[in-house]
Amino acid sequence: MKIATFNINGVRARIETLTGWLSEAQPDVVVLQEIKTQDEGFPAEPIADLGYNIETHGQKGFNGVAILSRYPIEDVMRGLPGDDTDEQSRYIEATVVGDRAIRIAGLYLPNGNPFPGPKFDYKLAWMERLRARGQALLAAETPAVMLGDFNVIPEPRDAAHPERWLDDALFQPESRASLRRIIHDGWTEAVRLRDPDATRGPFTFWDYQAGAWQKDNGIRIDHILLSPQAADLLVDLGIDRDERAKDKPSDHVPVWVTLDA
DNA sequence: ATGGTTGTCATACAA
Repeated sequence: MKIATFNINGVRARIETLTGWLSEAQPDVVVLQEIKTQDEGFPAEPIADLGYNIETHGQKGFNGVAILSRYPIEDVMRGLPGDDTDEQSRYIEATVVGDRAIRIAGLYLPNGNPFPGPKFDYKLAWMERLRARGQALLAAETPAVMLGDFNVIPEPRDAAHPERWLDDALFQPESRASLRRIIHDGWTEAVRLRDPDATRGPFTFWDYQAGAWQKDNGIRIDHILLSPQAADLLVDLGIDRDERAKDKPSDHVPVWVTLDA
């Protein structure tokens, strides 16, 4: 089962970017972030035509997440638990049933800029809620995958120019420590397994501005966390870096794992 | 210090 995350940066504006990648990469399950549409505006037909079931958690104008799956989607949960007043659509969780059932948590973690300020406070509070939800998923002792745009640069080597991010919410010590706490509860960070000793990169995001892609001025902020039972099924992983060079790209590229499931 | 880009919605805001 190939499971991917893709911050599409507007699914209506980039539907052909998405369907082109789906046709080429053939993922079984995809979590999308920044669909930037309400549920009723989601361009379901061209995606369903490629064989995907669709569950969305949309929002007008900003944010919005979705799950696409070639397998049946069951027990959908919309919104991150822990704050009834939170109206931002940044979390969707569901079970996909292939050879085995896998719990999928698709997330769009708050950016948190400008730092400091209320948006950064919201980011840290959201991360504490995510940690609690992650602990519940781990306690189930079943295969679970928590993946998406985490908006956190884990380490200096995850940025081409880490010194430029020192004042940014994505690279604050508090953000990084919070992500470490989540992972240390028992998750396996999949992408870093490929080259554990890399001194720079790989990256998953390149800003549209100032020729960041051409200069390979990227950061790694899209992550895939595996529960122990999911990590035991890990077969392969990758970053579809080439998508960033195509027409009308998102500023993020897809990141994926293959599980024996 | 500023401008550099993009999507959405309506002229800024979020990223």
